Order: sequence, then structure tokens, then C-alpha cells
Amino acid sequence: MKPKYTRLRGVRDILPEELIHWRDVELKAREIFRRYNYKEIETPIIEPAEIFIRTVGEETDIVRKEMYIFKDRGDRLVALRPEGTAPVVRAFLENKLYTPGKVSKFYYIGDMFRYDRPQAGRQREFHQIGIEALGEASYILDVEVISLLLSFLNELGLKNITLLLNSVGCPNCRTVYSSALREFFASRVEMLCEDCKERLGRNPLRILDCKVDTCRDIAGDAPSIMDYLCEDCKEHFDKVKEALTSAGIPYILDNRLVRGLDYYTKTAFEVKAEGFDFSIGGGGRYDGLVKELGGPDIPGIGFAIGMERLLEVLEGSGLLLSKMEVPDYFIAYEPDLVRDAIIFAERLRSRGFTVEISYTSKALKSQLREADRSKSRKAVIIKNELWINNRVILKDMTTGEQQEVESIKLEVCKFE
RNA sequence: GUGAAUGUAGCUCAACUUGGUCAGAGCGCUGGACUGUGGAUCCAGAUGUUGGGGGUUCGAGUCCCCUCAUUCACCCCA
Repeated sequence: MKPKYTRLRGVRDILPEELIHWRDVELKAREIFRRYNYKEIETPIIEPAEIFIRTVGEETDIVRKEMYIFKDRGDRLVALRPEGTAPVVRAFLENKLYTPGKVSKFYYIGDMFRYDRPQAGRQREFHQIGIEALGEASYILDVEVISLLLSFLNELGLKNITLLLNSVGCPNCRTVYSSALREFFASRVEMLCEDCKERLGRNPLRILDCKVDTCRDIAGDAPSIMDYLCEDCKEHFDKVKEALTSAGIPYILDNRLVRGLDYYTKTAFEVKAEGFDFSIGGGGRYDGLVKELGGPDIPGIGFAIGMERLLEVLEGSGLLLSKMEVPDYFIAYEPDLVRDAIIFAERLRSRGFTVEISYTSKALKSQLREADRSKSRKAVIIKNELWINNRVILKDMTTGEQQEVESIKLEVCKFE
């Protein structure tokens, strides 16, 4: 049978067996967030498109061609959220959660939408686990956020995670750097690939992480942002690096690390797993974002982890171990005892057991086949001659051993 | 948005360069051997508008065109 309706491109169903692993990961995340005192927040999937356009940046690909954007029936321009930071900041301001001198720390787990062509590690609907810490400019927070991220991955069992680190400066020094880059590349424009020629006008920083060899070679001689950081940004970055080093957190400086959203300032970072091309998460500071959304001038920092990507890495590393739970009992019965069987099943369920029952009242043979397929640990067989004495047959489906027991025993005993 | 590959039973895939017993296998499913006790073995059986549409041909999963979908890469990113 061919399905009449199928899912939209780029979205997928997460089936029970896989979802188990999602919940494991989420559980671990919540546990870590608790230890760092982050509180969960949930924002709508749909938002005024404006908040993304303003913060992510009009010239970014996300806004130019990847937003699910449309007008609702009230003629409002709305968007399915392409990322989590702007909504959290919006909620933070709208609910007046800020108090001077206090840091607000949030985490979220939810789905995001970007209208991309699907490929490995990329879907149109994808899920992120992210945090946002608002109200503190100190480098100490940067280090804590990075440390949280690495602890999380570490405690999931991942080794060989590399932390890539950069500073993207602030609007002041980045502008200077940007024009220096533009000047540099403009003199070599004829050697750049078509994409980079485009990037030269739009965002010269992007040329730095072009994959074309000739562009890479040229970019190798390009000026480094480290020579352009202003005093404040430089000092901040130095302190972050020092603190990471003294905390024993290894990192790789990557001056070509360019985050894709305009709101980032100062510290920018990504985490990658060995053997996987994509990064599984990234983040950074965004000290101007709250103000950009109409709030006070308070700083922020956060990161987001791609759930699907993380799971792919965990899968590839053999770290997905949880299995689906199987029923404790399967109730099989002689047909005229259906009602008794139903009631007995309910009693066991009310004691906390997972109980399946045959829905077909078929021959015992096929009921036991059902028991086998349901992967139940034990079968309970209810037969007339025993049932009148409140006894049932308890069969261990693994060993095949069976014994007569009092039915009440199953209710009061803990499952062995 | 650009480029490439793929699209055959529920699942994994055959049927090849050479259009003509080509609509198949394994797994799974149903039933039987086992007459009220699952799994193992053996035997039997069901299932497909070969993604969809059009064309070439006496004849097309097999060739051509269009379309849809999937996968991968680019752009970009989680």
C-alpha cells in the first residue's frame, strides 16, 4: 500500500525507538542545567518575523532565503523560528524578567525551522538544546558557558570533542576589520570563486571559511581579526583564553570561525566531534542583542546544540544504549475468562506493572505467539480449573519455565 | 537556489552493459507438521498498478522526455 499522504520535505517523524534516545539526551541536559542553575523557558514556535530580521541580520542567508515566513490572517508578517536566541530575549523583555545586577539564565529544548535543502545533518525542522545567559559581561560567564557545554558532551560519553574558539569583536572593531578584509580581497578579486566575489560585497568575513582551495590560500594571507580587536574586546578575549587554560579546558584558536548570525560579539565558539564534518553546536556572546530588541543595554551569551547532529555523533560512537521497555506480563486466557482476564490485567497495571493482554481470545498457541512477539518477560495463563482456586500459570518467556502461583502473589510481589 | 545519484513486495535488494518465461530472493507475515503452550526446524501460502505521467516499440523496471520524492554535495548552518 502506497501512503496517500507523506511528510513534507525536510521534516521527519521521530519514531518510538529513536525517541528513547532523545529523551535520554534531554534528561542529561536538564540535569546539567540544574547544576549550573539554568531555568527552562519555552517560547512560541511562531514569532513576529521582525525579531529575527532585526537580530539575525538582513544580509544573512537565514533571513534572505531560509525563513519560513508568511502573513497570517490578520496580515501580520510571522515566521517559524529559525533560531532560539531572539525569542528568548523577546520573552525576557516582554515579561520584564530583568533586574539590575542579576544574571538571568535560561535553557530551552525545541524545534527550529529553516527552509534549506535537506542533506546529511540538516533538516528543515531540526531540534536544538540551547541556553541563554543575560545580564553579565564578565569573561567568567563565557568560561562557565563553555564549560557547561563541554561537561554536557563529556557526560554523554563523548571523547574527542574539540572546542574551536574565536573572537568576532564588537560592532566597532569588526567594522574596521571588515573593511580591511574587503580591501585585502578586493585587490585579489579575480582569483576568488564566484561565491566569494558575492561575499566580498555582502560579508567579507565569510570568505575566510570558503572551501575552495584558491580562496583558502588567499585567505591564509588575509589580515587576522586579532590585530584589529579593540582594547576591550582584546582584553576580554585574553581573559577567556587564560581562564580556559587554567581550568584545563583545551581549545583550538580558529580565526576563521565566523558565526552565521549578525548579533554575535566577542567570544564565538563551536564544538566538533572527531570524524564528523559538521559542528554539533555553537554559540557566543551577543552583547548588543537585547538593546537591538528594544531593551536595556545588557549583555548576553548562549549556545545551541543541534539535537539531530548530536544524536548522529552519539550513534556513530556507539553511545546509544537504551532499549525500548518491554511488558512485564502478557495475559493469555481461555476464551470464557475474558472478563476476568481484563480485570486481572487492570489490577496488575494499578500495581505499576506494564501489562499486555491478548485482544483476540484466540487459541492459546496464538496467544502465546502474541506474548512472544510483544517481548513480554512473563506470560500469565488463566485457565478455568486453576482460576477457580485463584491460581494462574506463570511462564517465564526467556527460559520457558512455568509454575502455578496464586494470582494475588503477582499483585503484591515486586517484579523479579 | 545549483549540481549529481537513486526510486522494484512491509523491510533489504536481484532482474546487468544486450528491450521479449522478468516480476524474483532473503527477512518478515499467515497457516500446517505440533490434536489448548511462544521461540528452533521443515513444508505451504499471500503480497507489487516496478514513484507518477507521457513517448518510442509488435513488446519497457529495462530506452527517451516531464514530474514528484529520497540521498549526497554546494550555498549556508544546528
